[in-house]
Amino acid sequence: MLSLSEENHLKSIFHLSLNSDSGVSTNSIANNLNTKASSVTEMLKKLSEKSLIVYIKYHGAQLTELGRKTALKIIRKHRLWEVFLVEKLDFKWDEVHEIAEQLEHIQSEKLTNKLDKFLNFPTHDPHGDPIPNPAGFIKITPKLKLSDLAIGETGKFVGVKDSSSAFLKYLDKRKISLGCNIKVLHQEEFDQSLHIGLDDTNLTISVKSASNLYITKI
Amino acid sequence: MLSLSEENHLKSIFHLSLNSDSGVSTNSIANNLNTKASSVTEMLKKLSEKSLIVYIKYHGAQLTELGRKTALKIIRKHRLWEVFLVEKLDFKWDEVHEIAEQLEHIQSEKLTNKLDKFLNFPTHDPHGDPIPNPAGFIKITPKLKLSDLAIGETGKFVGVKDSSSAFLKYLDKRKISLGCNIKVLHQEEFDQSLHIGLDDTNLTISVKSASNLYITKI
DNA sequence: ATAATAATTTAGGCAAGACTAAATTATTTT
DNA sequence: AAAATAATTTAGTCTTGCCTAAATTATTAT
Repeated sequence: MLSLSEENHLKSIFHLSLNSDSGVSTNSIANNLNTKASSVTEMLKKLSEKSLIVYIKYHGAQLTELGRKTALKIIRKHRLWEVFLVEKLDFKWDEVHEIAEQLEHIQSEKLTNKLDKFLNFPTHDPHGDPIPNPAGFIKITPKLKLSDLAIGETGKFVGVKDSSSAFLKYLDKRKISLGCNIKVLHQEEFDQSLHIGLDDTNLTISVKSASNLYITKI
Repeated sequence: MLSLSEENHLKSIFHLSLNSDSGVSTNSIANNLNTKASSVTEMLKKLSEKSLIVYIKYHGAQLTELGRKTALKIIRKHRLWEVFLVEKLDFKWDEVHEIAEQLEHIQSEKLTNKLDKFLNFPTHDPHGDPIPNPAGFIKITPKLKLSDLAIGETGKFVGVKDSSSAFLKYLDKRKISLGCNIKVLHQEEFDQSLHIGLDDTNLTISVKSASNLYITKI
């Protein structure tokens, strides 16, 4: 049985290791969890003791298979609860993260699986992130960003990279919602901003925004 | 913002003070929370500091109005989640307590109120206990036990006193479920056990069981 | 009313998880 | 390659919440 803090560190290591192949650095974890490097060091020792990570002094941490499964089970709960909050309780997609951060630590496999069933076995959370199966398995698919498309190409909006409340509200305001088709019409020379076409409207978005939108080519 | 332990102590004091008019003793709290008297003493000082209880050394604790409201808001969450677990996720009424013990500490008024709405504003949890309103208000009604009925009288089963899993399963096995009518047919001389009539069957239950069943006279 | 017993509090410790500051190791710059 | 800088770890402290054992206060029995 893991403590709240242990679970949060595992999760953090999982998320950070998606962006880097080698070990996850102490500092990046500290930064991610709003804590200090020295606190992280102690936790890494502890997680290493429990065979959840491989930790080499001064060279960061990597999840073991056990650690990875454990992290993904927590992430599974997080994402299922997010679906619940949006689908059943009518929360907006920018409101659910913090609540799910609490709910993900509730211990009861039976609960998680019954929730899964109640929600009709969703495959993705409200931000387009895939939901791991009960065993903590997930299929990681390489992600294409809107900014990777060439002019004239069309993509289907399937997820966000940065799911901060601010960005989600930005999308809401522009009626860009999960599943919609986006065509890249034109790119400005001077700031690389993109003119895109939605179902019925055209609009301009910054490169930064475009690289926060995951899409699949159509 | 209260800690987990503070919330649990408050809840415990609330529940224990239902059975006694004067202050709740340190020992009874320790016993209730599976902890030691000395630990409780420290917590009582802390809760007193926060104006949640009135604590007089060697004479136990009593909730202040603030403490009472705070306790009832936690209990509201507990009972709403129990309804959710039973009504939506198909848990049995003897399985929900421990999970609700975790869920009751999730912090988000918005969540609680949306859950309430989703459940259609239930008035009672699966064990017949009333659900406080969002402000932490509850109408305490004096409870009648089945064992208080005279021979020949009929009561409607509206709640359980001890909602231990064992007792709830006992009731399930005998098809005694919330809302059913129970008529007291006869009382044995030698052990005070009661012969009772349900919708279509008759059976015998011990005094102990009978005094665990809350009823309203019909 | 006093003695015995029970309940409660105090004192002193311990583990978890966080922190700061100092020491150590890695990395980058020149 | 050495010096400067950055990252990380270690050492030592603090708070919370728990514990045991000893001291104190209440209660009960004689």
